[in-house]
Amino acid sequence: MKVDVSTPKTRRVTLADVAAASGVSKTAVSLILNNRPDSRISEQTAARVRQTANDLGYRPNLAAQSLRFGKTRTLGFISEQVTVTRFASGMITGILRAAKQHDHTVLMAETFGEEPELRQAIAQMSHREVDGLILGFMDSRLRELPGLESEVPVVLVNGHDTQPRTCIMPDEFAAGSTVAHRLQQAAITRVALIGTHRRATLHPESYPSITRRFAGLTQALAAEGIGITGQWELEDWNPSDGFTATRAMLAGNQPPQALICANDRVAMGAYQALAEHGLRPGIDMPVISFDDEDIAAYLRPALTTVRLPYEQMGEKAVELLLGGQLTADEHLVPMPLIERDSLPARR
Amino acid sequence: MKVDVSTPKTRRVTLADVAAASGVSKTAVSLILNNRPDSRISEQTAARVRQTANDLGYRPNLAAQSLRFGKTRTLGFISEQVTVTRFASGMITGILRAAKQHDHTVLMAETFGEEPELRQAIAQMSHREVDGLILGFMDSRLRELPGLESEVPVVLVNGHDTQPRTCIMPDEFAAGSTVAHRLQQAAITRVALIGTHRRATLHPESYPSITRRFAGLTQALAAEGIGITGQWELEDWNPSDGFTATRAMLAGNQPPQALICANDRVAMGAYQALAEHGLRPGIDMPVISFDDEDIAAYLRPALTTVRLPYEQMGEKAVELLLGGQLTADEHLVPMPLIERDSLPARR
DNA sequence: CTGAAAGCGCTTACAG
DNA sequence: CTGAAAGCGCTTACAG
Repeated sequence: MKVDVSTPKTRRVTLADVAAASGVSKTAVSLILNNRPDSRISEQTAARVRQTANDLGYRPNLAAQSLRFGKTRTLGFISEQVTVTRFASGMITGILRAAKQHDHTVLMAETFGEEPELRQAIAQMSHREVDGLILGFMDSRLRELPGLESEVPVVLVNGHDTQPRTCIMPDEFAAGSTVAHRLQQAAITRVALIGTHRRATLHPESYPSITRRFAGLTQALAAEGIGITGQWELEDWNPSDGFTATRAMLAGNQPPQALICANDRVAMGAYQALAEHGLRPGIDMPVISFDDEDIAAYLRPALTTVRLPYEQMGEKAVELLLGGQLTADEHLVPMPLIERDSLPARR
Repeated sequence: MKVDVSTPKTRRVTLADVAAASGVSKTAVSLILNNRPDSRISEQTAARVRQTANDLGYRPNLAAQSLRFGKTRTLGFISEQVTVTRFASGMITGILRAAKQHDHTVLMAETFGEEPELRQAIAQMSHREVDGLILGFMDSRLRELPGLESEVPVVLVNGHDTQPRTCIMPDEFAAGSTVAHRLQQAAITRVALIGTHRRATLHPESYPSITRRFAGLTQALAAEGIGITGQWELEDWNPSDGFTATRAMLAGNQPPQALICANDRVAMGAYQALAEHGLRPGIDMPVISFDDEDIAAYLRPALTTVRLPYEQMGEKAVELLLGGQLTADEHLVPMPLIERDSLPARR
């Protein structure tokens, strides 16, 4: 079916058209449509002009407005990779929602963690004169950000620059107490930690999120009087790592009453190791975790976990960018507990 | 730390600045920088102008160019929901990559499947005069698309309109032969189908992808001489559905040699049911599936599956949009077999 | 071969 | 109270 569906551009209705159609000047139309209070045009004319504008389907040309104002009502979002986990997609959702509320649109770019790509994306967005730039990172490693000398306001999400910047982070430290408290409510007194993170342990300042997650956890567990039977260091946080570590833990002679997993993928591996060992996850061995990725809901029993609040972080970024004065503060966003079925009820 | 990091806008370098700095007219600078061949300016002057432009860090103002040309070098991508599965995020990656290659940027909006949101997003993007619009859908249900009377070229990804449109679909029918052929290579002669889709069975024309997936499958299985021991109809395609169906299948008396699962989530549920039944997925019971979501790689053994080529579909959309004449054709993108560990080797 | 001028669609300071 | 004019930064048809 060779139907040509590329429609030829029909000329758009302009301010001049509205002016002509309603028999007043462009100035008047502009004043009326923008509700300028200073110059009082008769309400009758105003109503008539508004009506014609509406009838004609007039929409101001944004390119013209941008040229006039030097503002584009556009925000840029640059992320490392959108396909991996909920990380970027969650931020996108939050950013889009908040941007829409403020009548802004958002431009996207992906860097795959490569510095030249980042630099190029920043240049491109500055070039398009976005009103603000949001940089999203998958892990919160401290890094030196290139190409940020431009004059556009910047907010970092889930990351830090070596320069002072506005940034938004999940409140990992508080998440630790959330978990410890929930465990206490289930009357659990001995837990195993599957696992810590090798590189983060070696360079804590480079991995603020991971470091805070475990600092919060150990401090809160102690405060709740919950003992740690052991903690397994992992190279990475994939199911296979969780599987191996949990297997090693089960081979030991210090059985815990529950497992705290570093993240949901680790928990998935832990489930597999428990099953292999004849232990029903969540029943014979309660499990709690961090992140709330998609798989958390798919697991059987569904996994109770503390959510990384990507959407809220994205929203917050927009609010800060559009809300006026930007200061080089770190903003913490709370991590909610997502209660599912892998933990005994509170008592 | 209250450092103000909102930098005041320093005036951008304009064409006029370059002209003044190099002692020629704006016309000349424009001609030179755009490599207009017609008017031959001395190569010496040209070089000097290019040099000053570079030194000054001149970048043409896009708003001005847009105003002049009525083109924005911007594409719009509207999707239902970006947080769910790889669906939208994969398309985004493909779209961004292709757009970058053509020196375009992309604007995003999310509709959550709501018609008013869709209508609004389309209006907003037309208003911003995107050069093309990509509409991405999560399931390929036939639907009536509102607000598309605008003059902007449109491509549908993973969906159809009641109007003739350019659209891009995965080649589900061919995927059926891919699966059947792979099974034949593993010397499998009897399979169970977990499961079909109730609504798709009732309204095949509304669910082209699902319908094609199973049509391709049954036809190819027959061609390869592989028998179907049974097929289980599912209300939905989540792990719990796969679990229930597989359990029912296992209770029957027609044991298959392999399972074909409707998608990876169904396969995840099948794994759980198999394990419960003391059967090792992939070893005692080979499994093959469709989609290649994240979980496919996490499962143990990792799942062999036929990938939904979202990235390629996104790329293709951009190519079509920017490649000139748009015709109301359906473009089929091949679905590659992702070989992992849930199927015996080929013989 | 090169420059002055007009115009894309808007807004606003300035006259009338 | 209302309109003509200038200008945002670019490109191109038109004179010189």
